[in-house]
Amino acid sequence: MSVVFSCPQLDLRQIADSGQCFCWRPLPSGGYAIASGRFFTCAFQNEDRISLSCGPEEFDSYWSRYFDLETDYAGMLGHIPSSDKYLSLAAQTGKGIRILRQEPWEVMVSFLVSQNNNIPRITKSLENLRLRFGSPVALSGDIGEAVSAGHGSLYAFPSPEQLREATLEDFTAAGLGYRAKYLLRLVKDMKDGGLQSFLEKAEKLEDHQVRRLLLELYGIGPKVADCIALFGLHRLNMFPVDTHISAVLSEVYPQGFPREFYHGFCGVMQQYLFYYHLKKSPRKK
DNA sequence: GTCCAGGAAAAAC
DNA sequence: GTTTTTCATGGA
Repeated sequence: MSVVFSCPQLDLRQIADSGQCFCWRPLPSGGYAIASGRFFTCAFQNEDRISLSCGPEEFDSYWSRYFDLETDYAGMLGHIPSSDKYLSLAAQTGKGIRILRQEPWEVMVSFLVSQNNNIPRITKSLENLRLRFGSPVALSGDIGEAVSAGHGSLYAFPSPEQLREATLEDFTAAGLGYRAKYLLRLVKDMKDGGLQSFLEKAEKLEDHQVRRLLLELYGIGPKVADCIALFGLHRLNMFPVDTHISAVLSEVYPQGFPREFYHGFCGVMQQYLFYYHLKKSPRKK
C-alpha cells in the first residue's frame, strides 16, 4: 500500500542530509526508512513525485503534516533578493529542504545529544537508545522486507517513561559520553506527564518565552534550545547559531544576518545556509 | 598523537 | 558580567 503525491519544494536527500533529523535510514533501493513517533514508513522520490509506503488514512492523519505540506516554501524562496548572492545560491542548492514536524521529545533528545558532537555519532547514539529502550514498531509485510534489507530501525524512539529505569551507565554505553547526565536529568523532568505539561505550556508562549523555558532545562543552552524550538516545536523564526552558521556569519554577514527582513521564517533561511555550508565542508562520508 | 564535531556547565577572570 | 576551561568519544 502506498501514497503518491507531488511537491516541487521537497527533496528527500536534501532533508536527510540537512541535519534536522537523525532518524532517516537510506535504503539500498534509493529511498529512506523513516521512523517518527509510533509510525514508520519508507519514502521514495522520482523528480517531484514522492511515494510513501503507507495507507491514505495514515498519510492524511500523520505524514502529510510530518512533511509540512501545507506550508508555502516557494513563497519563502521568492522572498530572497537576488542581491544576496550567497543566500540565493544556498537556497538554490537546498530548495528541497522543508522543516519537518517531528515529535518534540525525539527532537529534544536528539539535539541534547548533538552538542559538541558529529552527525554520524549522534545518529548512532540515538539508534542505540531505540534498540535498547524503544518498542518495536508494527510493520506491514512489504515495508518489513525493505527495512530489514537496509538495516533500518525497527524500534520507535523510547518515551520518557520507557527511559525512566535507565541508568547513567546505560546512557554512557549508548555512546552519549558526558551528555549522559543531561539525558538522565531530562528524563527525570519529563516523565509522568512532565513532557505533556511542558508542551502545553510552551504552546501558549511567544518564541522568546519558549526559548527561555527550554534554557531552564539542564544541558540545554542557546543553540540547542533554538534547534528544539525550530525542529521540534515548528517555530520557524528561530535561528540556531552553530559552528557552521557562525562561520557563515563571520564570512558573509559580518554585520549579522538580516533577521528582520525574513521575519517569520528565519529558520528556513538558516537551513539553507547550514546545508550549503555543510556540503562545502571537507568532512564527507 | 592531535584535532574536531550542529555546545553547555562550571570555573576563573 | 564576560571569558576560559572542562567535559567523553570516535573518526580523520
